Amino acid sequence: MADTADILKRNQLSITASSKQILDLFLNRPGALAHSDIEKNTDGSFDRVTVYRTLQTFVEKGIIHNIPTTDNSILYALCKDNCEAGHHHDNHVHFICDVCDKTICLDHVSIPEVKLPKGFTQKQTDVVVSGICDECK
Amino acid sequence: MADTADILKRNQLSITASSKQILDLFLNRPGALAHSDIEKNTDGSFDRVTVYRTLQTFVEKGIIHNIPTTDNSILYALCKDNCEAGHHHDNHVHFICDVCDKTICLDHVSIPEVKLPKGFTQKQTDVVVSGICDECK
DNA sequence: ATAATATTTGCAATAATGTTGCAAATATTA
DNA sequence: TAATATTTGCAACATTATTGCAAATATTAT
Repeated sequence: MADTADILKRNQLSITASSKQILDLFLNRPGALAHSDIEKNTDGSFDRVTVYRTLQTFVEKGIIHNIPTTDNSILYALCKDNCEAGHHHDNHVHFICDVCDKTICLDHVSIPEVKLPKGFTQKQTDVVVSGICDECK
Repeated sequence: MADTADILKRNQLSITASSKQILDLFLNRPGALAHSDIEKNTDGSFDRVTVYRTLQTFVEKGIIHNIPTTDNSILYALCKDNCEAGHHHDNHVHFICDVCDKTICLDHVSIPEVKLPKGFTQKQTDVVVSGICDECK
């Protein structure tokens, strides 16, 4: 609980009911969350707009990052190790389970190197693997 | 032009104004297209619904595939080599340019192998690299 | 602790995006 | 060319996202 406020302070964010609850949600969940997950799992007292704006702020501050998906949704994830250190690396693989539909950060699977053709400059690489997770197998 | 009809026939699809125009668009563009791009670049005579349904059919038939994105959009892309062979592999890397915002299929950059933790089964791997493309450098 | 200032929130309105049923139009098959 | 099958467009609806603004809340300085 103290963690939550600490992270917010460290990022120069106001400590409000919504920012605390939403950040808590990320801290206590292993996987990634979509906007709708957040609406479902907070007490419902927040306006949609507040959730949108909070997520946007968190992304800007680097507390969470978004994960590419092939359906038209945005998934947001926080990766505990990096986040508690105050800065975010996000150099790991994301896994989406076809059965339970959860997205999991595989913090210890690092992204492989990709060699680009001439003329291309690489800034970020996202790897999303889908299949069956260890809980659904 | 004959190509377009051929591909449609090969996939047992009706040859209509919309399916032809939309497929043509993919054949003549190097990058990926969002639904909105397609509406903009066809003559505007198609209903939104038709575009949705055409894209859906193309995906089902394997003519195009969708690309993961971090904004909440779906990008579709056709990869010439595979498509003309009638079946689709889609085992290549996608590149998103931060400058021109185009998404490009790097047909000749194959996806690297990813080793998952115990218990996870891998079905598909998507790799999305962002940075600066060869035209914007 | 309190007042002044800055930020965040919720509401309302609006826009954009995606889905479904059904009759008319078009394409395919015989 | 007629019969059959498929596709299209319209309308209605659902969901998702964005913006301005006043009220509420949080932060800062005293």
